[in-house]
Amino acid sequence: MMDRKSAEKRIGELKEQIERHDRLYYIDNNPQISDAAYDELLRELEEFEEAFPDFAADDSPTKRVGAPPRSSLPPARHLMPMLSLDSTTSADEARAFDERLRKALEKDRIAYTAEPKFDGISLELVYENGVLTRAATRGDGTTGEDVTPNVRTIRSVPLRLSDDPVPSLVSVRGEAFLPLDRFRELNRRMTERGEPGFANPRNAAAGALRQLDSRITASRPLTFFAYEIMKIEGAPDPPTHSEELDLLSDFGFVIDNHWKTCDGIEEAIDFHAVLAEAREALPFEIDGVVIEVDSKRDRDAVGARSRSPRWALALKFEPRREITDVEDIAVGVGRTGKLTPVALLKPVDVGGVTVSRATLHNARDLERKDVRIGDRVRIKRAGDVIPAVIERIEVAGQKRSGPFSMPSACPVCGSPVEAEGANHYCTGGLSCPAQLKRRIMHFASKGAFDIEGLGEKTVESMVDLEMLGSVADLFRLNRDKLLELEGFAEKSADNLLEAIERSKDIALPRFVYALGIRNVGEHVAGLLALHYGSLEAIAAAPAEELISIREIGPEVAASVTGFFSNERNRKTVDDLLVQGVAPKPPERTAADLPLAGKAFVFTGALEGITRSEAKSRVQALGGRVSSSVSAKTDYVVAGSDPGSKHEKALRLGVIVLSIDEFLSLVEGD
DNA sequence: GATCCTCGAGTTCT
DNA sequence: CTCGAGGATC
Repeated sequence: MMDRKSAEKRIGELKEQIERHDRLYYIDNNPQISDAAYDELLRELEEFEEAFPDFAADDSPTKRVGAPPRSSLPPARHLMPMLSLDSTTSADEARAFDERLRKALEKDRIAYTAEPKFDGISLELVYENGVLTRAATRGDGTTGEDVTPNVRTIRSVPLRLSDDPVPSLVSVRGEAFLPLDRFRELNRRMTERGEPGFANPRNAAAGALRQLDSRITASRPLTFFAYEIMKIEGAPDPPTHSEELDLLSDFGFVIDNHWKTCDGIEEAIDFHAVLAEAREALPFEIDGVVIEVDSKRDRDAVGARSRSPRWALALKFEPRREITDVEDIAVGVGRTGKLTPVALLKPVDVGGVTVSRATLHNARDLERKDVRIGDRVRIKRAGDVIPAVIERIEVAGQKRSGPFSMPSACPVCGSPVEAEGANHYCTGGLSCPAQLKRRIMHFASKGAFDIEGLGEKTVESMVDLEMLGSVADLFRLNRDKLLELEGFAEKSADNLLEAIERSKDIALPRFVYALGIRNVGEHVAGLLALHYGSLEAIAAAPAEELISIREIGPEVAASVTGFFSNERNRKTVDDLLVQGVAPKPPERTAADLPLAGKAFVFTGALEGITRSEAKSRVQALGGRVSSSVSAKTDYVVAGSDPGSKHEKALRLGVIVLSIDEFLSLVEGD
């Protein structure tokens, strides 16, 4: 073997050649050597790196062939949140979007970029000093899954950026997908082997990316289009999106060249129409057009809502529609007892997926669409995912069945049904097996107790065998009982018991959410936990007090007090605590506290509260109490017969609170 | 009182 | 994802 020095040199040469051919092949679409010759280069590099492992850098093309399996995909927090896009299928809504922006920016006309909305898997790629160091899926927008080894196998993802100067840090967003011909080819190979194959390219791409063994990813020919720089350091940030796309291209990314700058919204809408025509002929799947304000400055000026930027809109194509027959209408019972009519359809293929059920929401919706058993209907998959009945189709000469009406007794437990607005509810409460099952599933769900291994099937049979009569019974399960269940062997029984045991140690917000109080989801549960700090305090809170919390109104307050005034609910909660469930009060950082950084001064005789009590209330909420008034004082609390501090406060323009105002401040939020 | 925004709850199929 | 409605804001 050669010496280190010449090995290093040869490795450098090989890397350079391979990268050049990657570029020619994937980016310039102009291959200059045969696949065999390319493989030969790659093999030689591999041999050298094996012999001299310290030269095998992160950006080596050999990393593209895949790394050995990992046990699970680790979470990866994004450098910048990956927001989703507001979307519509209507050109008029796009015009309204434009009008809002023109108003906000005080412009007659806005320059947009319009580009295809790729139907693949959105990724964040992070390059440090020009080298790809991390790739993550979108996940919930804040945290995704680390798929770096898998993404390294994608040939159109540069492992090293090619432009000078290279930024010290750059985060790039783009879409990984499987080109249609590759998808068909993959499915053909899979069916030949007797495997089922993928329903659509998107699923195939997701499957390939989420492989634990990146060698499998390497065998699936994914492609990547970059379309956004989310963060850049150590190099100038392009002032417009068009220039950003050019820069991405200079870095060595593949940019789909269908994008267009548009002078005003009408050009963007025209572009949408053009692409809708061209769609079928494209070598990859798209589901609409993304319209974005081109100028970064204007983007910053209009900002973002919590989940999506205000400066972008996805103008989607009309979803695929299919026609089928309603074979029956079933009624389901939800966690809250709500009855939901569901159309059972003659199975039909909608955009690659077989659909056999579609929700009809409620009695009003059903009536409006006038869907009856035996009718012919047009359906779509909303957002290309969830099936929905669009309308009924008149069939000439068909004799229709009678109008469907909601049952007057619960289809599961037979309890009387109550109408409430557009909805119908089963009055059986937790005596209704359907409600109990749903409640338990909610209790064990991810945002709540997060009990792994407790799926729908398991809960169903547990309730049917009367092993569970309440959520608290979960903590009374034992090995012997579990082994009675069909399909439960010792291993899975032990795993489940361990998951249940582990879940006892739970944060208060999750605990409150798990209770399944009507109108109390994750968000409100968090508010309650933060405000009261303990389960007892929440349970004892009167409605008037709850209403004083920001974002909690009379409806939510009534749901909370209603829940805790119910004897059965109280018993269940007590039972949970007896079983060793220990909700942990949230740890608040000082900055989270409502009165963080606020300075208080008391003056005069405080009625209804002692000074020390008042002081500790303020401190408990993160505020400070001092004895003299200055410009830095935020509030002066004036009791009866206030003295000079009150006057000084007025002079300095400090807010003066009466005792009542103060009390509602420290009790409210 | 109207309007905007966000949350809750229910939804399908693999 | 989508609907409906609760809550905040003007």
